[in-house]
Amino acid sequence: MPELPEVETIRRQLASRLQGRLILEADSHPSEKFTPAVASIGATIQGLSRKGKYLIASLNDGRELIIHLGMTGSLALAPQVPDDPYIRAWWLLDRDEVLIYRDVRRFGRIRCVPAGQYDSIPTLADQGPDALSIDFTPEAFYQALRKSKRRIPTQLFSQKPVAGVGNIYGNEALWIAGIHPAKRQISRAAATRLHAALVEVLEAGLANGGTTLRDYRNADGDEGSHQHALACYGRSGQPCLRCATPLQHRTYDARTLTFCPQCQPR
DNA sequence: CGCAGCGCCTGAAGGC
DNA sequence: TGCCTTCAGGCGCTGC
Repeated sequence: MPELPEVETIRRQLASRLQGRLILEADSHPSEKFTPAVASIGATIQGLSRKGKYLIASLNDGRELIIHLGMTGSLALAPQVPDDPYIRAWWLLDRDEVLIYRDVRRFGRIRCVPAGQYDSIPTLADQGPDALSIDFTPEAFYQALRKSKRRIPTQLFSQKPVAGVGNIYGNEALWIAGIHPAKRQISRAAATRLHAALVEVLEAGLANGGTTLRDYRNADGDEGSHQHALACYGRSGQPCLRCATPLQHRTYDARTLTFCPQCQPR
């Protein structure tokens, strides 16, 4: 499930290879989630940026091609379109190369909009500062968390206090910061710890090329390695790496959270 | 306006 | 062995 480190890994791999490329042809799965891919035909890609989990290709006609990878999405460059039923969109570029968008579960989506006009993409329009940007500060994070009475993990996953965090890195950061996932309000000190923990785990995930539990592959088709560094996510029942108490898991707001009942008191 | 609940999707895993 | 059920979860949408 691509979160910030996975999306950024893909962005770094593709940015220079897509810059200046002309989109000659495109096609997509018939779902409206993906058909906007064809709207980019005839444009030239000027650059590839990222906001949270969204990839944004700026086009030379004043628009942006926006790609979200959902749970199982991946992007790759290939000489031709592979024979693969899970390819949901492709863009034929100049110099005989095809950008391939593969998404088994179709949770991803593609849009083509005037640059910066994100009203049809509310999660992008309303999202907070990217977790690895200078705008993500402890004080702003604390103030954003104070605005809502929802559980802290639910707020994180809303992308509003900070953009780019999903279940894996959210679980890890809550464990590092010692914050129970059922909490709805946390102190300024706890928010500061969580801020630092988020930056730490996201940077570590990026350094490891992302987390591959099952589907995730980078733009070269390779797996990440951060799954070997996870201390909390997916380790329910196993001993906490700090205190050896067995980790527990519970569902909050339809999301499974793993935590240490000792290190993350309610 | 905030938010709870549901739907979208498919493959893997577990139960019988 | 094989069928059925459950689960995973990011995000959009609906309705309270």
